[in-house]
This record gives sequence, C-alpha cells and structure tokens, in this order.
Amino acid sequence: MRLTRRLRQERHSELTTNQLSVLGTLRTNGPQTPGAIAAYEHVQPPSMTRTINCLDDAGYVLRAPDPDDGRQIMVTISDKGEEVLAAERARRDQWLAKHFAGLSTAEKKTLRDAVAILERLAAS
Amino acid sequence: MRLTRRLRQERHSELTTNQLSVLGTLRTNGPQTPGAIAAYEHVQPPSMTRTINCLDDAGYVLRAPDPDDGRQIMVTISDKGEEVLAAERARRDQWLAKHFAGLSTAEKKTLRDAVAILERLAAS
DNA sequence: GGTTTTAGTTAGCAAGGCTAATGAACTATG
DNA sequence: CATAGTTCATTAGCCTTGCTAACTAAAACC
Repeated sequence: MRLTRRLRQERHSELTTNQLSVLGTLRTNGPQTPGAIAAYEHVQPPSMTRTINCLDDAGYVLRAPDPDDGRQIMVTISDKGEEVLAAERARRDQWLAKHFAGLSTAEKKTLRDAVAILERLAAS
Repeated sequence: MRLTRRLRQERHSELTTNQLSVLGTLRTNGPQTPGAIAAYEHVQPPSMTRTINCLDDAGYVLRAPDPDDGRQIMVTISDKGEEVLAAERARRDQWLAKHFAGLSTAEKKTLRDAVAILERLAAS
C-alpha cells in the first residue's frame, strides 16, 4: 500500500494510475474485451466498465462491436491514448534514472528478477 | 496496480487493506500522531483523519491528547485492533505458505532483498 | 500582545472498488 | 425450432479513499 501511494505522488499527467495501467495493458497486449481487461487487472467487470467510460469520454480509447459475437466489445487504444502514454513513460524514465542511480548493478538485477516472480504470483 | 488489486482479493476480514496497513504501522512503530502516520503512508493528513475515524468508530484504535502539545493527538492500536491484525496475519501466512511453496530458495531470497530495496525507494 | 506557523479536522469533489440487477446475444436441449 | 439457460456488458447504488480549500485551536515567534 505504501509503495502504491508513493508512486501515485509521481503522477503528473491528466490520467490516474488506474487509467494509465489499463492504457498500458491495451498498448502491450492489443485490443481486448472489457471482461478480459477486468480479469487481467483483477477487478470486477463493472469496475472496468466505469474506467473504460472515463477513458472513452476523454478520447483515450475506442469501443467497437465484435462482428462475430454481438455481446462482446473490443476496446482499442486511440492515438491520443498512445501520446499520453508515451509522455508518461518519458516522465517515468526520468524518475527511474534519478532514483536508480543510487542502486548497484546487483540491486537492479534483484528488482528485475523480483518483478518476474511477482508477475507470476499476481497472475496465479 | 495489478499486484495491489491481486492482494485486495485475498482480504477476508472486515477491514480494508488501507485500514490494515495503518493498523500494522501502529503495531510495528508504536503510537503515532495522525500527521506522522499520514507521512509514513504517503497520504495527505485529511485522508488519514478519515481512515482513523473509521478505525476509531469501530474500536480498532484509540485517540489520546498529547499532554505536552495541545495540538497533537496520539493514536494507539486497541486490543480489538491487535486481535483483528493477528487474525489477518494468520490468514496471510496461510496464503504465503501456499503460494511460496512453488518458489525456490533463491527466488524467496530475491523477494526478500527486493522488499528492502523497495522500502528504501518508497521512503525516498 | 499580536502575528505567524503548525496540527488536526471539516467540507466537498472525484475516482474506483464492490454487489445486485438488467438487457441483449449466444448456446444448448427437448 | 422454441424455450431455457448462460454469458457479456452495462446500469444503479453503496462505500472507501484520494485530493484541495477552509477552519479552529494551540504553539511559537517577534
């Protein structure tokens, strides 16, 4: 919890950390249905619907009906979404460069390794 | 974000992860003023006031005026708070035992080392 | 003794969790 | 093929928890 809030302090874009996370998922994994995004982000579908609404209203994502299955909807990141994500990434790189400067090579490797392990635990 | 929400799913007590975090801080670091807790948890004082109100109303913490400085207030974990924290810890131990069973000794060491590094980054 | 600073709180706003319920589209079964 | 069940997204309504701005009371400082 402390780490999450520490990172929230670094956000300076117009988007929240949640919204950036969803946008990053769309960029990395490609267009997804709301249900798939919700599962990946570990929230219930209604929570994701609301986040997608915010992103949609502001033009960061696009909704398109699935031609094969009328129940499903594909969510895609828009050009505007790509731009804001790139800007945030640049800012994050600066932050990382500044704070990782004080870490040794071994410490950086420890963090990289830990990320892989935690990704697995989070997905389980 | 994904990891935070993954962990939220494991909560089964009557308290939220935020409230448990504050309670854990009080147990580990002893009685604190609201301002000190807010700084440690990386939130603004009004946010912490509200969380403490919730915990206070439910009897998990106690507020006591500071005899030396009339502006300050000391927040202390109550017996009920200790109990719920112990119960949550037992549940967490079960979860860890289950999910860490699939990790090697080296992987567990990596996670322990990473925690120390991240604590430093969060505090900076 | 009056001004400034500091600590905690109150008020009000927005984001984002959740469950329950709804509606539309797909699937399966008799 | 019709009907019943399932699945997906959404809506509605609740609560917690961030925030800033404003307020009160106590302390500190000319």
